[in-house]
Amino acid sequence: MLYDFKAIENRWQDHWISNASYRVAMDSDKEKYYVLEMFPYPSGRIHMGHVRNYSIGDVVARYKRFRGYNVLHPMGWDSFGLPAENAAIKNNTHPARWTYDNIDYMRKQLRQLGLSYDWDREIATCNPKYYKWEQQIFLEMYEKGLVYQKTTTVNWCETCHTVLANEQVIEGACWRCDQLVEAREMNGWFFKITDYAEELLDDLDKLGGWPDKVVTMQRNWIGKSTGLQCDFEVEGFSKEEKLSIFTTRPDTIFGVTFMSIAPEHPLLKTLLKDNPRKDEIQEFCKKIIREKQQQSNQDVIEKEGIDTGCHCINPFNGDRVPIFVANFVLMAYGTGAVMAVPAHDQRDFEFARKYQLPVKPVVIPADCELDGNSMEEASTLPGILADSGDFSGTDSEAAKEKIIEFARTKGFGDSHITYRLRDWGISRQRYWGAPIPMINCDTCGTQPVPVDQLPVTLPEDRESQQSDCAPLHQRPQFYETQCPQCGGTAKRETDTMDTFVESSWYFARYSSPRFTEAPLDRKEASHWLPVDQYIGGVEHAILHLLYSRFFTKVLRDLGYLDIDEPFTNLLTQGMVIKDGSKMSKSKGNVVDPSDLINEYGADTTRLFSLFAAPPEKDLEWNSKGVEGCFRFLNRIFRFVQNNRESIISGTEGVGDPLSPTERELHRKTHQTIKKVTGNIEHNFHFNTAISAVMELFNTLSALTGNSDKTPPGAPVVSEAVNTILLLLCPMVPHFCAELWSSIHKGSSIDDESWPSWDEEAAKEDMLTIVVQVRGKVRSRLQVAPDIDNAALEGLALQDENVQKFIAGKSIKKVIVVKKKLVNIVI
RNA sequence: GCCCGAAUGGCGGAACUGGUAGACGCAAGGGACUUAAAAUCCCUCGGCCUCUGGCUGUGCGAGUUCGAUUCUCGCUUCGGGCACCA
Repeated sequence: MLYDFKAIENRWQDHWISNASYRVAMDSDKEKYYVLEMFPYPSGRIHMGHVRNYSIGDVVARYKRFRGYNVLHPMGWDSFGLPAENAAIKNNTHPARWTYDNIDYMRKQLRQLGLSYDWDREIATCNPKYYKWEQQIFLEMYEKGLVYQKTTTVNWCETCHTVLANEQVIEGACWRCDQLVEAREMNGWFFKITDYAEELLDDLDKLGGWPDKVVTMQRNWIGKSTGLQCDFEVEGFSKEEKLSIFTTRPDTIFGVTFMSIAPEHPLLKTLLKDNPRKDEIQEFCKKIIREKQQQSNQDVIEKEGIDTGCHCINPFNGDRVPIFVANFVLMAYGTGAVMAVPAHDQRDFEFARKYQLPVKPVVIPADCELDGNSMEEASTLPGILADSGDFSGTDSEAAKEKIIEFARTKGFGDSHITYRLRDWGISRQRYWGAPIPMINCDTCGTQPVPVDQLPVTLPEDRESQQSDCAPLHQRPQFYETQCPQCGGTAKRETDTMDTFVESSWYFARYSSPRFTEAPLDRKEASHWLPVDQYIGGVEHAILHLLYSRFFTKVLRDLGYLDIDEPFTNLLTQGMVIKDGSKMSKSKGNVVDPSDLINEYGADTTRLFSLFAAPPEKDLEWNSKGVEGCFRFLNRIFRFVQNNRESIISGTEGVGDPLSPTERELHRKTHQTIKKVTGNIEHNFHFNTAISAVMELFNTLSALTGNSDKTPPGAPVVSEAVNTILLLLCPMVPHFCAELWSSIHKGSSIDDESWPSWDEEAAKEDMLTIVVQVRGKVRSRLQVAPDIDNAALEGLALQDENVQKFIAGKSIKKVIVVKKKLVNIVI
């Protein structure tokens, strides 16, 4: 009988589905374990990246089940998003139709992989039964002041025809289509993620189970800076019309020689009111704003500015300094105005040299003299303050605090924290997303949709046309409504929510996916969350993972969750690479998982994706390697076929006494259990786990096929075979279930528990001790494990090969490392 | 520019807290079986040399150590993140 993977895989998949084998419920005496892979966007077909991601997750789920956990392992669909709209236009169909067809197809594909999901918990985020609750969360956030509307400069992607959040702009381009984004002035809805900036930052310390890399990326993204916020009065204007700045270098405040403000700065209007050069300055501002919009984030442009002719007063020393508009000042960071200290900031320095502004050093590093006229670059080192009034002579680090303190007592400044993180803009001018549940009334203003009127559903008769305004804006039957306050005619919000909102809480909804009373069933959520192991691509290091952390904290504060962080452990798996680059249609280097499954079966496909590289590394695709895995499974299959009677007869267990070959196989079996368990527990290095099982099988087949020695008896062989099947079962479940049932009539491998190893059995009879002379290996000794150091040293010195190297030399020292080596130093 | 990672045979990758470098797999070469092929099985497989032995070898250069793929310092290359953040 050949290894008929098709029949085997079909049989077990049917079995698992019809028995709902992996359904879980809360009422269990077993400890819970929640393993989750990032859910897919239903783009049409699964790709190798999915196969890898879900294979890893399935190994974890199956392993934890074997370890006796009550494992929650759900799957669903991140099913709102732009590709559905584009495909609908192209194929003249409806996005919903396209999406649900894709889901049906991809569900089939996932089932072909034999993944152990609780399919009863499947969710699709485009289903009103899901987004209804998202709209409710939105309204509860609105009530709490965590949602607001503003008109501001946003990132616009012309190709996708929508606004993007800052996190969705990658190197100046759209995360989805790579189009360079433009800056646009637009009204939109925002989530106040900045309210949680401090907690999002602090709680990174709790994420010990996350890769450092991801934690660092989030820390940098949040970008906390502490410093001084300080007001400079503007000469000739009232005290209210002052210029407020933020600096992380208050110690350099006596070195201010000019001010730089962003071209969009609101105070500029006031400054220009009666300014004789008003037109010239306004022209300049327009020009640099335009340039900024065109410039890709990549290149640093030449510093440019214009003197406004206005001056402000440094409150510390009364210095009168000119105010410039400068192209490198960002309105979005700090206050949009920067005190310029050219002696100690490189950007200010370049600007000062260009416009011949004074350079005044005030922080003098040790053993150093600074001359403002001859300096060639800014000095950013700490030092002693000079030319700084009463603060002269103070150490610059200490001066920071003292200067802030001074400003506070005088009332013109205080310590301040600034974050790089911006609020999350969630308005999208798209159709295929969750409608934002708000209503605009001319009389009553913006009104939330009453909760009992949720969900606000999408109109189904969408016309397939691209136009400049939001698709829902073209549907009167959608937006025409009554004001919930006054009952008069009003207009619904026609923007939809960013699809990242759906994925920010789906992991929580899995705990009670059919709950009809609220977004979450608190009891279920409390039981299942947090996710113990989350697995997905590193491309979400900031985006999805930051938003999900934010939502978790919000849902906690709304009373739905009792956790601070959603994902205790995170595994970021590497990409699947072929011929040196990521598999993609445009590169023409894609391998379709379905072809592979047809040719070799799901088990081989899974096995290779786990064997070729550790999960966090990129995986180089190699079709020959797949054949190697297929061969391995075939060898095991044949072995079990050919030795079935003996394996069945040996299931009574291993007894004493054992022959030397039996001891060898028995030992290898227990060593392998130990190794595989360690590999999985420690860092999910399935590649080495699989190679260990390969070694065990190699030993088994060598010992049983060797006619020189007496082959091991049935009990030890049986133990080895059972062990191989159990250890491989998380990776190749159909294969192991099939062979298990063929040698254990009427018993299912799923009912077994993970094998444990016997430390005594795993111990080697003899140790190999390396003998080095001056650090170079000269001989190897076979010794009993309990040999003492002195005896070992003696044996080493007597060794024939060693003698050749030490003869006639005096021995300075002999180092003996227990159970490892002897090093003779001459 | 700043902040992280990584670098080991022809290839993917092993090597626990410094202690046998190259496990396991792929590819390659040789052989057995076969009329033949496929499949299967066995052997060889970092480089060099005076080849039952020796020298050398984990990106490069130093250092610490009896001993370094592993630790320290300085580079190089590649990958990732951030990027005028005041």
